[in-house]
Amino acid sequence: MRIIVADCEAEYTGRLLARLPRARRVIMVKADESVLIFSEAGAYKPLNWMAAPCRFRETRLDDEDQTVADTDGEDAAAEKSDVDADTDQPDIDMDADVDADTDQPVSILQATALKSSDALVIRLYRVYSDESFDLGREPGLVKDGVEDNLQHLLAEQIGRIGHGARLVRREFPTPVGPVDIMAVDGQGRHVAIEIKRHGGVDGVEQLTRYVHFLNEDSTLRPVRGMFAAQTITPQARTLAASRGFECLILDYDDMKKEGETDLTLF
Amino acid sequence: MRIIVADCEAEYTGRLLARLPRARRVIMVKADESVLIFSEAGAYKPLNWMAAPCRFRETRLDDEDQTVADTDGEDAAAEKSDVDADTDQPDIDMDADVDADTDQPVSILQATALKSSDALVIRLYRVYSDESFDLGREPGLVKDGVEDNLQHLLAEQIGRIGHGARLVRREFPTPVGPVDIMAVDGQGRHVAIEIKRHGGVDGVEQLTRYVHFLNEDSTLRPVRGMFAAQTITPQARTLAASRGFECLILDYDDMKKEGETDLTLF
DNA sequence: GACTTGAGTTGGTTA
DNA sequence: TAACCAAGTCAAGTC
Repeated sequence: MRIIVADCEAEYTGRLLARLPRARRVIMVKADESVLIFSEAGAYKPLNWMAAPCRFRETRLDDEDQTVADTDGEDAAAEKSDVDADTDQPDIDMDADVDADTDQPVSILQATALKSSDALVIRLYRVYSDESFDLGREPGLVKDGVEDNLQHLLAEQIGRIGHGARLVRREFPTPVGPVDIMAVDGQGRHVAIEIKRHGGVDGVEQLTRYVHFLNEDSTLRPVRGMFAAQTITPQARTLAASRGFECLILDYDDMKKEGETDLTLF
Repeated sequence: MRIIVADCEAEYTGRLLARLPRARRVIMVKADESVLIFSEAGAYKPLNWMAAPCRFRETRLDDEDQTVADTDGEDAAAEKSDVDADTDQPDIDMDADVDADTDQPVSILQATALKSSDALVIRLYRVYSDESFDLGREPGLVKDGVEDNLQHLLAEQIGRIGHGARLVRREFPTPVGPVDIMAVDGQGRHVAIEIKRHGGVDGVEQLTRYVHFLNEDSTLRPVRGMFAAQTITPQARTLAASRGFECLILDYDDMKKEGETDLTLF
């Protein structure tokens, strides 16, 4: 991971053109040669970037002889220093009085996609910091509490949709994608359940497609639709009602607790 | 913008739990106190983060007296150095032989959301670099959008939907939003066209809503639906067929070429 | 400010 | 590998 702080311009050409006027920004070059450009503004999305797989190339213009540093794929890591910072740039007097609009870039970074003509060109005018670090392998993120969890929990606690209900299967296949949960209610009718964390109209649309197709299957007909979520927007509620679907609010903490209780029974 | 390179653990609690085991990573703290955690892996999305508005708090444990550095909102920028790097950490011998699993963190970073109970806690075990930079104002990204080009091009080359077709208008209004293109085919029937770069089932749903409303207008009825995209997924194809819509694959390069040729005629 | 829609989406799972 | 779907999506535009 190389981290550069510099005054720069950037231009991305690919599916669109995206230009960044000259300003001070942070540039990250990852081990796979992908490049991200950040500013203080915005959320986690960089202003501009080049996704891997790509080729990264640097052309330095501040030496008497132009030098080209070109890291090539697998050798890139080897060329980087280990943990200790490897500061390439000497101190630069950022207060020097230089015409910001007419001076020349000291370095040009180019990242070009391997499988398309996408290109990101960054012109560096002043480099305030340029350090490389070997971060090593990322052990990975462990997540808990996403829709998948809700699905598993409701499948285990299918009684929450009504007394006497039993699970048919999760991810019940249809021609337009799998229904989150298929169950049978106390009266023996099939129930197709669409689960969302936050239920909006699109989720109701999704459920509508599923129920439509399922009701064309004479072995399943009639199929009830149920929209289950931790929160459901008023619009989704209205739409669900107009389609004849029931709504079910899921209490995640409660379900989680019950899930843990179930486990302790064995 | 503060950039920290450190061995760290992190845990996000909020809409979900997301835990990062101890590893070397890059931590960015922006001027608005939002926090991003990166590794070499992945694309531009950080492994974990806290979005603004939030409060950032640091507790240092490596001094004899615990010191708490607490930057509070508007004063945050003032406490940060100007451009020159402000390295808080002395050199650390990263090769020192320390039991990685039992030693204590040297610092704890906490970012808590102001309008929810979301919290991101980062425990730093070794700090390899810790520098702050004032990036100043971001002038902003300039995008030369090229993507509704498909819409413009198909409007100009409306014959692609069938011989004798003519354009009624782009962005034809309906109560549920504008249809990308309204046209009339060789037999005088109206054709509502939904355009996507990559056609999925949601696009077909969109088209369904439009056609449903348009067919309630006796001056337009009957309205054909057409789903046009550079690529269309099999499920979208199935759904479109079941709704009686035609699919049209758009060859962007070909359309672009024809568009340029048209221009040279004048 | 809430909602809708698209994104150079990114990321994960399954057929 | 391709397709589909969810995301702590983000971001822009509209109502």
